[in-house]
Amino acid sequence: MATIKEVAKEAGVSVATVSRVLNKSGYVSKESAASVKKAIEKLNYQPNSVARSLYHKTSNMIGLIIPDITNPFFPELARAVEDVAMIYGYTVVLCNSDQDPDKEKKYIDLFKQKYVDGIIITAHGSNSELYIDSKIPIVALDRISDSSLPTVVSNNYDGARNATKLLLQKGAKNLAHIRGPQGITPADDRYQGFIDEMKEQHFDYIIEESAFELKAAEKLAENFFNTHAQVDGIFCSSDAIAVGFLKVALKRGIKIPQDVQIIGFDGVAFGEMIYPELTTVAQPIYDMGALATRLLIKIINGKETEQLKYEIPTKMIERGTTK
Amino acid sequence: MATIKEVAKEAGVSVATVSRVLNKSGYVSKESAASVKKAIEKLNYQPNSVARSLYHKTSNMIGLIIPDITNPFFPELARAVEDVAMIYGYTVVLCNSDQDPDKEKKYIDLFKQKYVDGIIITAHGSNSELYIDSKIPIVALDRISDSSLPTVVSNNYDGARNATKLLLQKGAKNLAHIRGPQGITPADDRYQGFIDEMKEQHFDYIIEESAFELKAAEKLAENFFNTHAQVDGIFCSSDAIAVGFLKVALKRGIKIPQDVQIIGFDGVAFGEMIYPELTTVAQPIYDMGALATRLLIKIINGKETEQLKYEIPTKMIERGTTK
DNA sequence: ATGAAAGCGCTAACAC
DNA sequence: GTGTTAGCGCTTTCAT
Repeated sequence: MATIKEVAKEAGVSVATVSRVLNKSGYVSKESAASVKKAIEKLNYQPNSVARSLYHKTSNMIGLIIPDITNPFFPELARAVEDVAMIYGYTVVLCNSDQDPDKEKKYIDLFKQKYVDGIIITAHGSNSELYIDSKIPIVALDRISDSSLPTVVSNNYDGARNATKLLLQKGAKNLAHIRGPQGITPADDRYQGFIDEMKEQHFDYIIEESAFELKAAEKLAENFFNTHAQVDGIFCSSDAIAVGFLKVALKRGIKIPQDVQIIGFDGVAFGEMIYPELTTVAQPIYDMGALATRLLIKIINGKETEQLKYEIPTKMIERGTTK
Repeated sequence: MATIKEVAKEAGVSVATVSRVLNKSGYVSKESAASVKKAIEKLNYQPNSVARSLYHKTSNMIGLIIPDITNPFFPELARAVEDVAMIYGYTVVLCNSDQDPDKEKKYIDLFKQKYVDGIIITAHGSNSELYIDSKIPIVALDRISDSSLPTVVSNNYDGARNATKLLLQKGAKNLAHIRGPQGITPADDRYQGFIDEMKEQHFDYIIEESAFELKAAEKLAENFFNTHAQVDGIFCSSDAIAVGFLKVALKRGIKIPQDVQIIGFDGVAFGEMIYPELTTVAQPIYDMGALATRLLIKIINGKETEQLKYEIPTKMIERGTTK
């Protein structure tokens, strides 16, 4: 890798001049510019971005902290972040936190040491002070909502009401909601949407709770179908849970959607890979990631965001698990 | 962020001494060490890794180039890379190449500018000179095999033979292989494994070709089942393809595995999310990622790897799509 | 219009 | 043992 010095020598000018043509700043004569360009070409010179970082205290990197890339919700998110980061000349550092506050803290320290320009984080907000104190631009995604950080979330409450409505409208009479873990904001909001809709329509309902995870859901489903034979409509708080219930139902010969209708939440890719395909309340995952990234870059550039909380509408996707 | 200078002043010593205690290099008296540590504590000092990078020409970052994190094969891989990178104090930069050589080149240039210490890449090897020339340590994963780069692959050929054997052994008489795109090494190897096994056993067979992608496979499957009613065993070159065929079969009321048995390849997570669960030739994805990362770090540290090509055995996982 | 030089934060000779 | 200083590659005043 050639350095700016070598380019300067090759071009017969000073490093300052080279720097000027590199950054299109200040005055530089046509002749100098030309010879510098030729030298750059000849030496195949590429500016060293570490040196730039040191001077500017920025790195053109953004840190992405997610619980686990292996969770089907996050690859699409990560892709969106990377795509728009790339467009604006940023590069993304991927971190799996496993929701572990220690890991999160460690990563944030790391980011500071590397002059990372900004952070996108998906985590529950228990320790949000950590992020706020850290001075570095941050936008939160999906799970944090109770803080003063700019946040992108989908409208979980409305999505849940819509799903509930759809189930009712499709003729289900005995509904159950399999909610996600208490204390996780999206799970709570979806739960609230479900019961508000049910109460408004004066229906009874069953509530069960499951982790956002296939195996747990399957286990729960085994019991569930034993004890709740009358249920004919299930609104699940995530696609993973829905797929768990669907699997168990299929295994038992329960006809989907004839006997039981199922709706998931998230709009994750594997909803289309199964048969019957999963009806779901889709979050615009890619769009959320892209928006979060654009917001972050805006903040990095010193601009204010118009809102603190961006709530994106969900979209009902009717597929094969509803009539 | 405090600097080493401030720490030095606070501790009443020179920056050199601070640097010495930071790096545990050279002599430093107990007293100095103590006061430096106190100062570090007090100022909450963390060394600036950009400055370190500039001096050392290393960054403790490794670049991970994959086609698309959204492809279910890669999240687990990325997770493995991140996990072991983390253990060794490295941080990972994620890049989606979409198999586009221009993007790959762009990323590699970026990496050089950032003093990225090494690269793990999954891509077809058409332009491997690019990487080899680049001087920076690289390990290739999965798809490249015809180059002089250290490479981690699974034993696609044997895996394919085993799958074929299993199908035959389970009583399938009319086999088809849905191969992946020609020219992609793993697809070619699996294809070869299939036909070698079939020829050895003197059976006829059908070959079709599909992209490694659900939609394409579904489309192909629609036709396939129209024209090949007699087929009772299908070995697919990837899980995505297998799932496509499974979906279409189920939709048509074909009984799986009674009428048709299906085996996929990859061992991707969603194989367990569907019903019936997919029988597949599993690649140890996580292990491959972890091994590649360890290898890379070894090379970064100037050691030689024992082999150039690490071929990891696959594992037959019998689930619900075979008898 | 251009060059000299200081400085970003750190490390490693080298001198004492 | 410890401090001084040059230098990693770049940007940007400040002279000229």
